[in-house]
Amino acid sequence: MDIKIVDVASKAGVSPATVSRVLNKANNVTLKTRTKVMEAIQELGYHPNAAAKNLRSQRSMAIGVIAQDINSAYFTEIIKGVENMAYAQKYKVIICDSENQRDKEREYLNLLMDRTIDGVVLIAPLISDEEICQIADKGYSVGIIGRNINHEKIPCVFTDNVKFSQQVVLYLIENGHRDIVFISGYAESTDSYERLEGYLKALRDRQIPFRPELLENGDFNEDGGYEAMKRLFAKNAHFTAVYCANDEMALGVYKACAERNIRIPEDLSVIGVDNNRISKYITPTLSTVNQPKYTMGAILTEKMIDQMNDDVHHDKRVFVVDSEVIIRDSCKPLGE
Amino acid sequence: MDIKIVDVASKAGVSPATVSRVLNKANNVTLKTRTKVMEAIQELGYHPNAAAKNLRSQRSMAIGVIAQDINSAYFTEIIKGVENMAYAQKYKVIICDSENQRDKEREYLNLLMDRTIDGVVLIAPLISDEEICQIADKGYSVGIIGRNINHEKIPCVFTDNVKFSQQVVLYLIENGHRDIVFISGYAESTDSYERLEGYLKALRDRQIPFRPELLENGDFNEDGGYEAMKRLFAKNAHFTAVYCANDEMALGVYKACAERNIRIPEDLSVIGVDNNRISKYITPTLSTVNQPKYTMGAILTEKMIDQMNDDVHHDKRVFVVDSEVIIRDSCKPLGE
DNA sequence: TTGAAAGCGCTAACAC
DNA sequence: GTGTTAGCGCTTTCAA
Repeated sequence: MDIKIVDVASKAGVSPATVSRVLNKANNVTLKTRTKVMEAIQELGYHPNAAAKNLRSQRSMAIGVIAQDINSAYFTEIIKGVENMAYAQKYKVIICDSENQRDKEREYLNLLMDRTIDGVVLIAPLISDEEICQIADKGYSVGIIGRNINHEKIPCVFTDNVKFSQQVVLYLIENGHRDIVFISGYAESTDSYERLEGYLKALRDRQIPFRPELLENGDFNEDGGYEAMKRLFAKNAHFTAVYCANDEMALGVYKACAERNIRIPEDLSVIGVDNNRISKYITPTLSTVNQPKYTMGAILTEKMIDQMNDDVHHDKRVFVVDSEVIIRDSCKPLGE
Repeated sequence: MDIKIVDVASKAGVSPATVSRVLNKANNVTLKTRTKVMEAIQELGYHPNAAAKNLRSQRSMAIGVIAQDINSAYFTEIIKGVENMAYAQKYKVIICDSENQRDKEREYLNLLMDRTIDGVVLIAPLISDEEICQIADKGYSVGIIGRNINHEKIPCVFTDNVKFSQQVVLYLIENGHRDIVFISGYAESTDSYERLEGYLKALRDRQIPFRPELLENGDFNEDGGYEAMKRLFAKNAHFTAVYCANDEMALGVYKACAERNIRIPEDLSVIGVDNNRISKYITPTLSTVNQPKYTMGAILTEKMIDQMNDDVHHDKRVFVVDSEVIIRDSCKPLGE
């Protein structure tokens, strides 16, 4: 840039320090000088240089968000929560799309190390808890959405997967279903694991024996759900309901059923998780589970900014938010 | 941060300048010293401070992308194109969600002025062409996706709205439709205007008189499409096809039709624009127009980075990419 | 091929 | 309430 703080200073007939004070809203400046300075800034069209400011103040007033896929509403809703909270507190947000690659995640994490960002919000990260703890141990600000990391400096916001999963399956059981398939996401995922746990818990609650042949993995995507169903058909297993660890896989289930003329919900009840926008538009509308995504982003960000500003790590660190089971047309009581 | 370039320098027994040379891959460093330095960097876990680097080098190696809504696949697909191209050239990307607010757009544009970013990609911006030209005139790097701005320093990538729109309407006409509704997006939008133009052109091509009562505005969103249809019904106008300036509005059309038991496509053919993911999943599947979004983002970014690096503004500045009309189940020949 | 030294534009400590 | 001054951590002439 061309024009800098000294230019403003001399134009206003004050020192650079005074201009800086005006800029940073220090209160020990007379209204008169403040006005003079503001005018000079206006007339010259001055914009403070962020790099210089960051270097001197040792902070960037920016936080990063690392998500696996900005094409998915699950992430973008959370990001919107982050963004709005950050914006309200004068923080910039750097959104990073890791495209589901561990390496890209690590790459983006370097923005922390090189001080481009003051803190980072990780949404369901791929890298391990240990790696994240190490980063926090080095003094960097990290927050997590979607899982619980046991580290006193890492704020976490997540929903109780086990609980809602149990609710989903109990709902099916109460509607007469006993042969319930569970299609899981990829194995390393805590989400997937916990949703399975809820499924098992519900079966146990109602003393329904667990049938391992009703368990399939669908890798959290549509194709995976489709293939999982094909494997189930091939097994000739009997079942009347399918619970998918996310909506994407449920879409695959729909497709597999359509191909075999299996009617949903008459022949088969289906429930997903995520409240993907498509779930409301597909026929039949898909029952699912909704997480308060926006709120999750906002809560975590507020907490992180707090922590970055006073670095006292008092009060609450872990936030568990409630999810809501949404029953739509894709399931019905058995035998009705 | 704690450890800095001098620390690495003394550990490696060289000067800071040499460390800097290694870091920036200058070629005038012996392999031996380079190795020494690399080792020191490794052992100390050194990360260059971005702010200092930016200040000194007067560039941030970051570009911004300003989009209206990161919840919409139209924008995120483009952003992915931008991101990947930028990443390949060692540029960081700051994604900004203006949430459809002009002020937030301007706010984010300040990242250019304060040198947080070296350039900005605007996707279908809300602010005026003049405002954008002014920014470019001041020497900032700006690129646009989705419209053509007549300024020699502003690279533009867009699709020919008039052309595909004309194709869509000609398709309907060739299938026997003559009474074709056009539901437009908000008035200020060039996209909306040009799509209307294509619609009119097709009618003129086939000498079908334009009936103003078949023109409605739906503000580019589902509700708008719904309301537009209700107004059309209220008018008691006769029509056999509806062309919506985007898929969102087509969703509203579906809803309005469902309420009145109007069957798509038997009673009414519907076509949208955007190839929204939902269009493939809704029943009947929605005919639409696909833009090569990812490519558009990538092309523009490549061009911008080029321009930022040699600031020679030779060769091509304007890129028009082709869109593809996708016919699905939501339309059929009239009277069949 | 390497080092010394200046300086990018700002803020904060200290002096007045 | 305002000014002076040092220095944030790096790159980049210039000289050796």
